[in-house]
Amino acid sequence: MARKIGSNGEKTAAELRAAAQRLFARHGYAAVSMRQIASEVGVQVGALYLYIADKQALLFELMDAHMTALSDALEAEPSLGDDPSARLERFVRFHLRWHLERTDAVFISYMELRNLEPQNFAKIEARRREYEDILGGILRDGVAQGVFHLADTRLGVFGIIALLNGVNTWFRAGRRLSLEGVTAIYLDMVRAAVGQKPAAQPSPD
Amino acid sequence: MARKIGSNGEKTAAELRAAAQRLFARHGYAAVSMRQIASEVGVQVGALYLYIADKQALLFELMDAHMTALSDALEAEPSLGDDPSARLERFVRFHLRWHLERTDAVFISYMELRNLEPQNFAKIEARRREYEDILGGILRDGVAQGVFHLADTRLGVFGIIALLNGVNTWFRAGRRLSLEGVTAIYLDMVRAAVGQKPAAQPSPD
DNA sequence: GTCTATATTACGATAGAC
DNA sequence: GTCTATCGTAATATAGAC
Repeated sequence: MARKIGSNGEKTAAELRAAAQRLFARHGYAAVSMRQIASEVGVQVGALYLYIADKQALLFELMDAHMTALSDALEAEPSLGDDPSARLERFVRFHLRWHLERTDAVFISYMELRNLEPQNFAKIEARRREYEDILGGILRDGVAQGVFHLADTRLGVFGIIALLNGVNTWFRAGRRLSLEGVTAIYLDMVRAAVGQKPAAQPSPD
Repeated sequence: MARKIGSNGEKTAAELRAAAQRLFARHGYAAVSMRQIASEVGVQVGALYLYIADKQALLFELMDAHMTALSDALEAEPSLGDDPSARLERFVRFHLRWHLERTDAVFISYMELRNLEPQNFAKIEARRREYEDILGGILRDGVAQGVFHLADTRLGVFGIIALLNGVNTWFRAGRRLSLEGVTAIYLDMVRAAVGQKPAAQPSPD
């Protein structure tokens, strides 16, 4: 399509979201001004409002896109049949890889919940519960089949999610541990925490 | 000492910190104005500056007081000798109880780190590392004595702290689970995660 | 599509009266 | 010890020129 020279609509829209994500993650939503974002994008502040209704909508769009992409990505993972151990391993591997590749979006999704207006907050929370309930299903099946030993699967979900998300607070690529190394260690901790017998786990890869 | 009627210095100072802690936890440091705090305290904004140098100092004082109280409280716990299992149990029980009784201060101490100026940030981080290294010592001793089986004690510390801190995101007193009920379940998960043999643990209380 | 300019409101912090 | 009033700055968002 013909576009005016110097007109950069789609590019500006993308850069706006990228800059906002970076700045919100670094300094926090409330501490970042629209002027700062505009400066990062390389336009004046007025130009931003061609692409967003207001600052709140910008935050919500970022978080909503993140949660949607998360659910979509998990659904796109190949299924591993009925074996709870295999499904748990798949979940842990997916969760760690996916979250460690998106540190800014993940950080925002956990830190900025309180800056969402009530309706927006409810939508994001619903998406998160959906995602976490997939893990819940794995744990419940595992307990029912006797391969996991867990006093409370609901707390098991909370515990595992918290354990895994904690990695984002300290992991930096290129240090002592690779993603694979971290994943192996955390897999051991998760399997142990759900009371999976070491004998029941498949040969390590 | 004689104090002018209507003069409320110490009370105002305490209420200022209490209000700031409550509001910072609810809405975030950057989103809370000094005017809001003053309104909660029941004074005009100018009066606040009798008790704090500026807003940043107020945040730092809250976080510093929190971390100092945390270290002091852990040190005041009775020692349990050399047995790593007993020390781990003591740590978990202390950490959960202490953190669940101070949800606002805990929330601030994890969420507002990025709003600290560099010097203040360094001080708070040093205090946190000190505290977490106490758990590190327990894990290292346990591994050395063969009662824990953990591939990486440093990641063990990160994992356990994240697991335990996650409780603050969902626990509410007076619901289905009591503090004691939660603690028992989390103790099981922690013991399992560090690879402690169930046979090695003392009789349940 | 972006700019400049601006309306409106709010911020942190201080000065001086009481 | 607290109040009122204010300084100087910056916020979000919009209007209209180009």
